[in-house]
Amino acid sequence: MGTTKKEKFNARQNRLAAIFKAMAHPARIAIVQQLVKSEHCICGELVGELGLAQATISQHLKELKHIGLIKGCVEGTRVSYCINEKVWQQVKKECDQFFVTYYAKEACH
Amino acid sequence: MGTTKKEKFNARQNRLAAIFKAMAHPARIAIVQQLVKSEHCICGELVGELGLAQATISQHLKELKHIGLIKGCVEGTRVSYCINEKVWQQVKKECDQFFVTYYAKEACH
DNA sequence: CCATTTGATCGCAATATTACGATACATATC
DNA sequence: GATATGTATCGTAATATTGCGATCAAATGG
Repeated sequence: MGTTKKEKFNARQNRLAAIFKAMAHPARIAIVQQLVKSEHCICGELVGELGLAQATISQHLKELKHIGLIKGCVEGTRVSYCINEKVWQQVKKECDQFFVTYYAKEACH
Repeated sequence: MGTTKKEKFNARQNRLAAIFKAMAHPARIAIVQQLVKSEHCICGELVGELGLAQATISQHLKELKHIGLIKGCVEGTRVSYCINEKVWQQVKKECDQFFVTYYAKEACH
């Protein structure tokens, strides 16, 4: 009990849920928006920008990295984060495809 | 501690996060897909379709209803669920707007 | 080599989510 | 009104998430 029963659903459903889950936090939305705006971003800048502890930001970055939406490259003592364009396009497409499936039908009134 | 610090983010970020959160579970994805496919759907049908307990399905339906993406109308002893078209279009739009903000930039290599 | 800078990770407390049996509730039907 | 049907809600156990201080690790600069 307590665990999501992923085995009851297909790969596409689980993947889509994982994508949405990665974005299901305002801090992670904010991080992504920042990266979209500024191309590169250092973890420390995000800490200043968002006003959360460094450990917290680092954890959120990890989750976004986990689904591949962002990537980070070490530059000296710093790590520069940016959007992973390829995955971004994929994710965008998967979202689009999900939302496009519905076109107005007879609703329950 | 343990609670999302919503007050650090703006309304748009929190709203988008809430939308994604509502979809951040494969069962809820599956429910929405079912409603898209079949227009109307009874809770009991979803229970049979997804293979989760009735109480669990009912809870997932509640979360989807909470952000307005679906609605249910009582029909006798049953409740018929369907997509809320208006909110669906809104949500689709908000997602689109989010994903469209990014167009390829110089990434960190 | 030592101190500094920067970020990742650990460990923990608080809270939230997931799942489900049991039960309450609402509407039919007899 | 009693019974059946279908759904919501309650209570609870298991697990996951959020946030952060403390610490670890890697690279830089002296």
